Amino acid sequence: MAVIKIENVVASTSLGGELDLQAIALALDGAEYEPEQFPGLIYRLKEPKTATLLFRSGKVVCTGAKSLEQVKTAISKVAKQIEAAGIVIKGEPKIEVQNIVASSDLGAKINLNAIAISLGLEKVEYEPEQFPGLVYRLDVPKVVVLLFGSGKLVCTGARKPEDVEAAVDKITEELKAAGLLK
Amino acid sequence: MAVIKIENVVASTSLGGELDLQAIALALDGAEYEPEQFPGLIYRLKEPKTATLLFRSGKVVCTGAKSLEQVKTAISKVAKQIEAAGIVIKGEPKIEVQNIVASSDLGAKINLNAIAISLGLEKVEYEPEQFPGLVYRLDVPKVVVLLFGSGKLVCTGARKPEDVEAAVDKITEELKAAGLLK
DNA sequence: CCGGTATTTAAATGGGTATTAAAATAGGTT
DNA sequence: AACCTATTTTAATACCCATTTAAATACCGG
Repeated sequence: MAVIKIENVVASTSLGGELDLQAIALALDGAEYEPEQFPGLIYRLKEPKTATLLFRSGKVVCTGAKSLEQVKTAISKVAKQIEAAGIVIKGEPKIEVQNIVASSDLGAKINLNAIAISLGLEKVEYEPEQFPGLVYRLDVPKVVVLLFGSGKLVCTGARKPEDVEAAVDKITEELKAAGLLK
Repeated sequence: MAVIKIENVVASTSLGGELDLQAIALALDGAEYEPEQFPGLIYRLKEPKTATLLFRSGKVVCTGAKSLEQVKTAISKVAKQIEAAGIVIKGEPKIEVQNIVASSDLGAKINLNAIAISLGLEKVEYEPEQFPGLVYRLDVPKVVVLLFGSGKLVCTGARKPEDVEAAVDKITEELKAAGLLK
């Protein structure tokens, strides 16, 4: 079984009501808010190391966490800091994981040109001049895997850690069956 | 019967004689006049929210009104302001509605691809890559209707509110007869 | 050798593109 | 002479861009 490392979890939620981003920008140290560049306010935490995007609607996006636990901690901290600044927010609704990015290693070098041909052109994109990785789109689980010649890979688009596990298992099986791995 | 909302009325008239647009540009606060960009002077009213175009010939175009009533009010206000600035104008001739833009809702989602085929290619244009709406040109009344997948529509080119009503009724009937609505 | 390019994913939200009709008029191109 | 551009307004909606995060790795310039 390949070791899988979750590298980034993107999640969204809502603080319940409208937010005065201008006021929050002044209250939170280090907050970045340039509405003509991007409508969201960007606020980074050192621990857990994350970047949270706050929107006028009260919707929130948290990126950079390594687990759902870190996402919860980060959003709680940000909410607490906003309230400490005297800005009222309602209780936070459920947090939805929108994307999980993970990395793994197949354990051996692989031939991307051979893989591109055997996996079929419909689900594979491989243009080494443009990007060194081979892009492989799986339907089940619905994720995208970037395969590299080193045997290392990146899985993105997953909503649950199990999706990553399933994708890596599936690819490992397919490559072994085609004699392209091991 | 579908609810129809008139969104924009474009009308034209004449103030009777030649106008010194340069002088009017100075007299009317907020007036925009850049002859090398466009020959007309642009003047906006907050109430009714409209944009009136004044030309050297004395011809006038009023856009943005939601009714013929608003068009009359807007043109009267503009004429009064010009006269208040000491610029003489003759009595205004009749106002002609040139275009009415309206929106409505068929009440249910529709399949634009199926509609494009059944209504016939001569009067229909549908290129979702270019624009999400289907363009349907009616001969009677002579208007153009933009149909969207949501069932909402935009009718433009009408000269009377009754044209909009007739067009929406006609389209509703055609789609129902073809089993593409309801 | 370091930083930046390239790619993929997802959410949030503004702004922009696209289309349609109509009038007015001054300029340019066939 | 007949078009075309310019501008104003307005709805509908799908797409684009903007930003944030992270990994993998080949290539670029300084």
